[in-house]
Amino acid sequence: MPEVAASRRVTSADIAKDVGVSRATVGFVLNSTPGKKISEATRARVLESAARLGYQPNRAAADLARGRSKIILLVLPDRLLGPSMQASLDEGARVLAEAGYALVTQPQARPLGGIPPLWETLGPDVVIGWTTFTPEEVMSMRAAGVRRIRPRPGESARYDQAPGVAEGARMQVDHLHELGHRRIAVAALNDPQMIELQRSRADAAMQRAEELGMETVALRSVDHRDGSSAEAVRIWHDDGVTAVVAYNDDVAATVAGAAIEAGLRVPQDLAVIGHDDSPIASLFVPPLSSIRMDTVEAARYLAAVALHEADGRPVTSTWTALDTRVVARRSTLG
Amino acid sequence: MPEVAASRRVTSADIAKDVGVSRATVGFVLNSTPGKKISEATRARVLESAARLGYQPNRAAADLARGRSKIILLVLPDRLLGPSMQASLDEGARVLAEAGYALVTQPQARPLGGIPPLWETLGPDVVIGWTTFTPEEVMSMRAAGVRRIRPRPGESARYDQAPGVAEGARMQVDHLHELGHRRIAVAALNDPQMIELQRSRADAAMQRAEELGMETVALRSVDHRDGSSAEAVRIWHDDGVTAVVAYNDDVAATVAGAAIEAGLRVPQDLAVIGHDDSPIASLFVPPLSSIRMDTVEAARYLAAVALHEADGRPVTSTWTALDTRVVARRSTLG
DNA sequence: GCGCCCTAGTTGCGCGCGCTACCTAGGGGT
DNA sequence: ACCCCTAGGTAGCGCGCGCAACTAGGGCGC
Repeated sequence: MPEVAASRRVTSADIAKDVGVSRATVGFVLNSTPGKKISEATRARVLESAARLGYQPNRAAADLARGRSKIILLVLPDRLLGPSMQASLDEGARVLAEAGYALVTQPQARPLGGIPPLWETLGPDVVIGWTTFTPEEVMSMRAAGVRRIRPRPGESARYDQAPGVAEGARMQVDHLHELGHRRIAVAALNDPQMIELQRSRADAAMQRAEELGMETVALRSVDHRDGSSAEAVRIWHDDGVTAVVAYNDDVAATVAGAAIEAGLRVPQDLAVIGHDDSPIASLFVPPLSSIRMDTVEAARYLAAVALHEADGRPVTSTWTALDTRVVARRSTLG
Repeated sequence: MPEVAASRRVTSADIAKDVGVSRATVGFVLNSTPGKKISEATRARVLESAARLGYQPNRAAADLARGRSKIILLVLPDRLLGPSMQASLDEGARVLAEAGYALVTQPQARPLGGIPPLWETLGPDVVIGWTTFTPEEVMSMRAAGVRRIRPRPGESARYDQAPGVAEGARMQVDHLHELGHRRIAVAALNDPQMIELQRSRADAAMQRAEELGMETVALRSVDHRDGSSAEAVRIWHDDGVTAVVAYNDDVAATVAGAAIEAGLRVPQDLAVIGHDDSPIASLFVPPLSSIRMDTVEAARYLAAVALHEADGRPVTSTWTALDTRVVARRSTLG
């Protein structure tokens, strides 16, 4: 049974005293230090004592002595892939926790309003990003003592190369093309926080449309709170647009909603496809076609990269193998 | 201009050497230690040197010496209040960052699948919860060296007392009662991760209905992926239920969607009210009535509590003053 | 008996910072 | 001349742990 927690925390010295060995021996046992032989008998006594006394190593002291912390910071752009990604990350967090690492996720890539990035205040040992960081961000991390950064600075230059950005946008367009649409619009969101990501997705979509010989109309931002979505739908419809590529499922819902309110039929008068396959896509009436990425695999990959940086373990899967595909629903199929 | 970062990090000893004073003096200046007078001239030289050399204090060392970390962990139940809460917390994070604290939020209260709670691996100085923690959780925190826990163990016993739990559920029922509904159903979600919270909200709703002399039917869990929502809607409608209180907006959308697909009119044949006023509530067609809490004020309060625990600053606002109200939309108003 | 190696440990330093206790020069009151 | 006070510092310990360098105590070949 664990003893009543005294005012002072249990340190490794307490265990040493309790067992009757030196503090170093305790450390060797608890850390299973390679290259150190400790007899099975002693090892057992140390472990028993640690459990009985309720020993928890002092993070600050361990970090200081080791010269690095055990925090891994994961930076996701926007709320890319949203709730499903979060859930999938649990598995990665579990694996990392087993190795003694804490996984902290920062949902938005670029916090606004003068909030210092988490890596400055947390002191993570590793920062993993979905996309590449800007040179300023890298400098800030380095100054804050972050030793390992992934993707490596300059490894993959921009959002365009990150999985699920250009890929998903192209698939949206391909899907509409296959269904016979020849004149499409791209809908974005009025959010300064993710201009970059939106821009990249929109560019990829436009480019793909051009490759396929489709016509596109100018990018428009919609917001369900003002009249912009209703206006956009009216303009598009008058302009002969038959389908809309939306930045994400919220935008798709906004557009589809505005179309329905305007008396148009979705998808007969205006088809809509979203991105990320978030809950709203399947809950909306009609259900929204969307792009789904294999978040489980993505999370597994990110965890593997993190463990590689932290522990030196080999990375098994690869980024580019990520499965991305269209989830066709009634908002395009009718 | 900041110098090129050498291999070794800049320590306060480097500054001391650079300025020509002792390390203690550097510490006094950088921490503005109360009760220590340092001449303005020396202070300026230290600060200049720190900036020039790009000094960043070593968190681990500071934490060790201080005996406490500068991490504040915020535990939110479920994804209560979802994205809006997250956004509102930014302000709190900024204030805390100014005081040198890192705010880490853990979205779900009780992680599943053997993931150790973040407080074990992160070593936060303060843990703030939206609701009270279980005795086991408190013990686990204590063992992990967490010194300050809010709400204080035993301060407010259960979910029922947390703001936005019973309150919101009662308002949902009140709203339906005012609109003339007399026989209602309560819809939950099939998610083991938040049984407690759902149970509390459902209980509060049922109890309120009874107080108002309304009839209720048994609680049902719905899931849009199987046929359970369609079945629930059919049963409810056959049973004379005219309105549904949903655990959250996703559940409300599920129910409303199933009703529409079944050819019922929302709200004429079946009214639905959600909770949290998440994006889907306003994007759905018809837009869903919901419960909105003042997340800005909530976040401000949580930040104030955190700062109080960390810094000893007084707490100005109060928990109970939180503004919770119905956002009436077409899913109940018609 | 002697030198050698191997096992199972121990001693002790260093990590970088917070902070208490101490020191010193100069000034003013008596 | 003496003492005391204060501003403006300095010396150095302690935090708990990781780990390198060292060592006591055998077994073993020659």
